[in-house]
Amino acid sequence: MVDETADAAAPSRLMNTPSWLITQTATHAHRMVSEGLATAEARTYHYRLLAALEEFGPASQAVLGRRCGVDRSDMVSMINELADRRLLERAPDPSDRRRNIITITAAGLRQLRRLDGVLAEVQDVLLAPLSAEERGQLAGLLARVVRHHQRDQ
Amino acid sequence: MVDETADAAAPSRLMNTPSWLITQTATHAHRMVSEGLATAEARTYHYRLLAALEEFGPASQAVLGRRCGVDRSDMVSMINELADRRLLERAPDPSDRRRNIITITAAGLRQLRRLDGVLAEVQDVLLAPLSAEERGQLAGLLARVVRHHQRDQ
DNA sequence: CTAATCTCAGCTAGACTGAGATAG
DNA sequence: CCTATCTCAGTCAAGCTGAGATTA
Repeated sequence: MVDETADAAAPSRLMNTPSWLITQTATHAHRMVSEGLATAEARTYHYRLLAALEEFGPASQAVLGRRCGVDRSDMVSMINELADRRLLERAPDPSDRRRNIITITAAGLRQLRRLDGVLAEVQDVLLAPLSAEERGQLAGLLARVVRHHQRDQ
Repeated sequence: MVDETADAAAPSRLMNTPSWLITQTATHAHRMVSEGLATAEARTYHYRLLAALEEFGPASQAVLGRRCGVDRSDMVSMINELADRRLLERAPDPSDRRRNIITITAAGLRQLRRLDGVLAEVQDVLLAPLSAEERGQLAGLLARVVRHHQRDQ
């Protein structure tokens, strides 16, 4: 007996597995965010870095990477991209010559505000079926999970 | 003023953005699931396919792919892998010769049960900071988001 | 003629590893 | 000697796209 119906009812085993729900939602979220940021010639890593620089001020690449979950290796190319477009500056740290100090520029701040707007819209489309209260609940629960796993690296 | 502290406090812009919390959680989840399944020589796609076959019975590759969000293109290689290990069988559909009918084997069912156990453990580690009630809340909210975006493909 | 299915080849962003050079 | 930082080269699974062959 072959089921010929073409519609996509996901197996209940999956719909009842939190990790699947999370990665599935993340797939949608990631696609929407990427497309949104692309309209502003930006990628997901760019927003993370600009946000960290705006909030905490200049930092080394290593610290920056730890703060927003970007690998040391990927930091190099991301900083290259952003520095080429004058959204941030990379300067050697005189007090520790292994390090570069990364600083956001005025153009970088403007870009950050622009991306804020883009992302706000994306959240709205992504979480359309949820009320404001439910969105808060979801964010709260996820934040606890994220914080928990940040501890053990 | 360069912040020298090496600890990873994520920018509040990120911690308040649902899409970031979701993709971040998904990164952890995906890593844990992959490592867990690897101990049973399986990958994430394998579980999806076996689960769909067990629940809905034999199906074509196209239907199977739609049910568990696997691309038609990736279906081919995944089915190859699982068929090589006799966890499922691929047979031409006599009533529509474009199609293959995929059927789970007894060994496939055994593997599925094994993976169930692995995944249950992973959920527990992933959601460690949440109570049973909160886990249910989280799953419920995510399920609604997933279902909403399944509609528009 | 159009549409669906399976297959193949190849792309991409994101997450990650290993190794080297330099400096603390 | 050991560790941290930055850089480069390259791997990997996952999610895609495009195109061809076959069949409905």
